[in-house]
Amino acid sequence: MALEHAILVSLLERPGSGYELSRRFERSIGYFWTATHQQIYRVLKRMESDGWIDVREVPQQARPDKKEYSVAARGRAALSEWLHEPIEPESVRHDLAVKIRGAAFDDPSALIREVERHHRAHSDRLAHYLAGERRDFTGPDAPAAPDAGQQLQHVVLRGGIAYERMTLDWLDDVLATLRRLGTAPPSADPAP
Amino acid sequence: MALEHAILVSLLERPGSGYELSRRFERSIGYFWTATHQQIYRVLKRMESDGWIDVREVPQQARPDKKEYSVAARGRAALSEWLHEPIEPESVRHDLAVKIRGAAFDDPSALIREVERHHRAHSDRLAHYLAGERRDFTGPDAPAAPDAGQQLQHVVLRGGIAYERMTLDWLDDVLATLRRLGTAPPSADPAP
DNA sequence: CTTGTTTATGCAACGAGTTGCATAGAAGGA
DNA sequence: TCCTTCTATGCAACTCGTTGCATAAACAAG
Repeated sequence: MALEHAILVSLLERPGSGYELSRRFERSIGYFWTATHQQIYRVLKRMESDGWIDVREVPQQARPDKKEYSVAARGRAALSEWLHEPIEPESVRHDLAVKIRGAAFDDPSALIREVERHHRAHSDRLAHYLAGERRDFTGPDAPAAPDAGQQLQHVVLRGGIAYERMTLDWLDDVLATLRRLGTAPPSADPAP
Repeated sequence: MALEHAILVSLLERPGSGYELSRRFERSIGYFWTATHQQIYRVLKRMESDGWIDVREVPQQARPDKKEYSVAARGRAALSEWLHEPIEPESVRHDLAVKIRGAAFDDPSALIREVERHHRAHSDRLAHYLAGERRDFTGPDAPAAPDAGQQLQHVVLRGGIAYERMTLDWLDDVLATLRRLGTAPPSADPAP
């Protein structure tokens, strides 16, 4: 399980409340690890009772109080231990690929709109990543001499950018294939 | 949930037993959807009681009997329905990315071996995909006029190949970054 | 003849992750 | 004034997925 560790990394980069963490999981660290606020609150509670993180009640004006979490020594140790143990290269779960293979037993051209929708979503994500890269790493306001943390964040973001670009190219390939099948007569037997 | 649908697609491509399905999920359809045999047997049972699939007891010599499943009309309908409803573009879960960002708070050069291991694993996978592509689609024994099903399987496989190539390039980038940080003094504060 | 491997199926328990719902104060708009 | 949105936290129930274990027949190796 890596949600604990993702939270540790995020809290080391900057302490924050469960709510703030759930916002970060909608961007930044959320680009490669998703979590809902429910999960985050539950895990935070466990991490606190395990002594991985410390809590500080922060009264606020004009909004509800919050609990600000920060990483304790035991949490740092747990992260370090995890960093040193090997993990399995992750396997992908791509339901769109299942749909594409399934289209052989249905109408392939009916999938075109769906694939176009995915294309737009990935295109938006790419634009979003590129804007973030310009803002934090390559733009005029970016640090001239980035520290280790910034360089590592940047290389992870470059991974996200590469992923989206690859995906967009592939979706173009998928669209071309589906359109080719749409103009030719279907050879796989459709539903009886 | 898409495991049901992945199983439907696989059974439409060729009927088979739970055991055979679990083998297919180690290759082919397993390239983009993973499942253990436990999960498969449980879901098959549910699908059967829902009338999505039919069973046929097949006695075998020299090995235990098996239950061969094939897709029933209701299963075909369920697949068709699923194909026509939109799905969310999937979000990635990349624990290696969490580790890389976490390395800022540990020793970045300690991650090099781990990243190299992932590089080898993805390199093996790419070779495996390319061999499959040559065997089934681009080699001399491949069909000269592939049908819709084969063309769709091929475009999915091309996606896998593109993913592995992109990942290998990115891992090279990661390794270069980690090595650069290893030779320079660390600027993020390490564990106290 | 025992041990290990392959085919083949399954239960039980747990942990991870999702969905629906609930609460509550303050701000801002219709 | 009411309705919605934002911040902030949480419970309960459920589904999904993993891990460990168990069974059983046949074959191959030692």
